[in-house]
Amino acid sequence: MSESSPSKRAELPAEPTQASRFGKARTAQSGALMEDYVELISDLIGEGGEARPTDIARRLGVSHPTAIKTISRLKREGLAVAKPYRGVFLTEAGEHLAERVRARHRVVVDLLLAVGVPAEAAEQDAEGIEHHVSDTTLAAFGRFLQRGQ
Amino acid sequence: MSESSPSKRAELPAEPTQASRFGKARTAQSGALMEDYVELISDLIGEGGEARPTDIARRLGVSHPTAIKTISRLKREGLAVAKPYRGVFLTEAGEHLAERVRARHRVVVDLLLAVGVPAEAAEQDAEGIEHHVSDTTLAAFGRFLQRGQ
DNA sequence: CTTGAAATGTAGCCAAGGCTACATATCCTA
DNA sequence: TAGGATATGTAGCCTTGGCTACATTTCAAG
Repeated sequence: MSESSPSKRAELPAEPTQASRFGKARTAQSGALMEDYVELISDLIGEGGEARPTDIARRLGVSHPTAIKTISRLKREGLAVAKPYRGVFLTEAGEHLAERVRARHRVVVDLLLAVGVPAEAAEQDAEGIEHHVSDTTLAAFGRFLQRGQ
Repeated sequence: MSESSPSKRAELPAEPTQASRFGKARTAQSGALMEDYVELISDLIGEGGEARPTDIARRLGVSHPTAIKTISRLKREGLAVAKPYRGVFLTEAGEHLAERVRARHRVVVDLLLAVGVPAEAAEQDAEGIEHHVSDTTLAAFGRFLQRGQ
């Protein structure tokens, strides 16, 4: 990467800032799925006492093998436990993650509503947006909501 | 899916709404990369007259083979054209997409700033958030910003 | 207590998006 | 104009997240 050889081509200073910005957004994307699963499992247990792969699959709109495969990953990463044919449960870590995700989701939806996004769109978009909201931004959202009302 | 056989297990009404919400968020995710590339290529051409794979890779924080592979996909989908060793250019469709993406990006960043998100976080998070902002939400953001100032 | 429907699990496929290692082309510079 | 540095391209591998097809287990009815 010779900075010392000016070529005829356009000079494009590395700009690591932008690279890391994109990289961040991309990496944050990984884990979004895990967050959805953990939140849903927590919800299902809260609603009906248990979380079954079939229900998870249906609620997420995927096939059941897909759900099962992802649940394995959840187990592998220490977020969930499950014995064959016995439903899925969250570990401590999983519960904590679920709580954080749920809280963030609420704030994001509330903020969208607060700036005038129709309820349905707010719910729908929040699902995708929330995974890209940093702590800094989340905090700012919180302050804005407080101020607002 | 027998609605008529109440079991001992928790009754979880299909709730297709939620499934499609998640599905939407997930699908929207596909294409996010394409949008980033198209926007960046447009920027690079604007800045320096050309978009080279190496610069694209560096700005996106990926290896150059990754960039090249994605550029092929761009070509395959009719968003870009490129002849070997000759740089990448956008088609009509690509330019239009770039313009829409750029506009949306601006609105998202402005909204984040407007609700009090620090500039750096706003830029960073917008990169991920923008791909999940529906037209409805984008319009709401626009109205909010107008109102605001 | 059998049995069949529904749930669960397994195997194997695919595309996307990422990487490293290697091969080839371009083009500045000496 | 020859060579070497840099850019570009190719091959092959990996993981994630999705699917279908098939096998197995549960469990509620009969």
